[in-house]
Amino acid sequence: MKYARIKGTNDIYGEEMSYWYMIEESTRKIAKLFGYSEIRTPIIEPTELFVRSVGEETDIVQKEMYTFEDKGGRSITLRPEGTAPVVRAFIENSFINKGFPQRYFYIGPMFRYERPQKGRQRQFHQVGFELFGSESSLADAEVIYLAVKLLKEIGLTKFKVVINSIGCEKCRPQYREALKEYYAKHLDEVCDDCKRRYNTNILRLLDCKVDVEIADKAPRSIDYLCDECKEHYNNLKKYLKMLDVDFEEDHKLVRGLDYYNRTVFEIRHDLLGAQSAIAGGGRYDRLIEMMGGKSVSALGFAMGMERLIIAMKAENVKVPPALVNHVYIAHVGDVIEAALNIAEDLRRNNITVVFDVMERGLRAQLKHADRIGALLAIIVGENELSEDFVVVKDMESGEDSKVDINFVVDFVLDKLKEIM
RNA sequence: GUGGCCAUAGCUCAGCUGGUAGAGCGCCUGACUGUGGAUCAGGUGGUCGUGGGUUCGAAUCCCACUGGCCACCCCA
Repeated sequence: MKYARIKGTNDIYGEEMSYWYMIEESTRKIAKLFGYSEIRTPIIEPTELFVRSVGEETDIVQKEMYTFEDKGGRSITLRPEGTAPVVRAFIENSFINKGFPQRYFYIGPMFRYERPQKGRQRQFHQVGFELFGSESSLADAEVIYLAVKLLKEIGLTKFKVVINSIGCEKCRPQYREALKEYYAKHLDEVCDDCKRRYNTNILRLLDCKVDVEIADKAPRSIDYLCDECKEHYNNLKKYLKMLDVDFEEDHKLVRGLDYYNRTVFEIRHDLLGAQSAIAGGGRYDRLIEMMGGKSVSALGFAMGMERLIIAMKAENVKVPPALVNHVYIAHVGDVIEAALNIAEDLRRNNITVVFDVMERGLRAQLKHADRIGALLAIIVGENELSEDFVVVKDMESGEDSKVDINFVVDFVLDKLKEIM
């Protein structure tokens, strides 16, 4: 093999494409229903953008970024996540002048240098939603509700929503202290990773898979929330119930990106393997100001498209084919102009027409028509044409019909309606 | 970055304790010079992931590397 894909990347084509179309179309549909407009940001950004927003100490920044120097000596990074670029665009283009709230969504590739495994690649794809300007729990509820609606739209049912609140800059320090105090007593019992994280990111000790029991008994962030955060969290739960969104509370849910505050949530799927989170997000009220903008409340989430597809397959979700070849046009002999005209007439009526460009015999043409799954084949031949008709073959039944050349479009439309 | 399993034809795989590569499917052609799917016949197809070592001889044993899958770490 001369050239091969870069490790952790994939070619997406054929049948597989139907899943991608399904997710993309559902995303646009739900976005439209909730009033979110699409934003497309560059795949490359200044390295500093992610270092500042995602957090210097996070694994993403420490070891997972695709970073390189361009010819002008600037440090460039392939985006590892979608929120920071949207926030950058928000600030850079003065979206703030458009009033609040503002709703955006994005779809696109992300890059993280990690060891590939099930549900994880180095180039992966996310759909994400961001809502700017509202501090109200109504916004949190809307975003979570929207995520659930989208998952249902693509046919998933076996997922659960998990929420937590990790407080704000006012109350989190106390909680952090409480955790430190608690874990200080257990430091000799926990695993090496936990010992390391005790200093780097104390919150992450909670979702350790080794020292589960110790984490279970650890202080809970919701017991340390200030009054505002507590009310915010309680309202969120109230609104989610109004919206009929089933959720679980998990006081051990914290998230790896530094910019979150208050609400954090995750949606997990049972049939997925180790990487069970198909969506994750939360509130990031301080991020925009931290990045040099005005103080603007915001929140959002992202879904991993590859993981959604794994979940769809695990749940046996039926997806419509990405491409249906309605009509194949076979031509034999000196009839090309007539055949081209028929193709044009059909396409003008939104019928997919595949035209023979190999100039092979009829047998080979029909074989190809069969292979590409054409519903109908139109045979344009010299004999028939001299009497102003063509043969339309139903590829499923094999039945041939003689059709007047002036009524081909009508006949095909009727026939397609009948068999589709 | 760490660990386990794996790598033979386009695909799925066989190849016993080392003796110089095979099947099924696919693809092409013909039977059928203007009617696909079925059948039959013929054909196409592999530096056995790469490099090194052991050996008279390596797809087979050993080492390294690369890649894949799964898990850890972390995350969508």
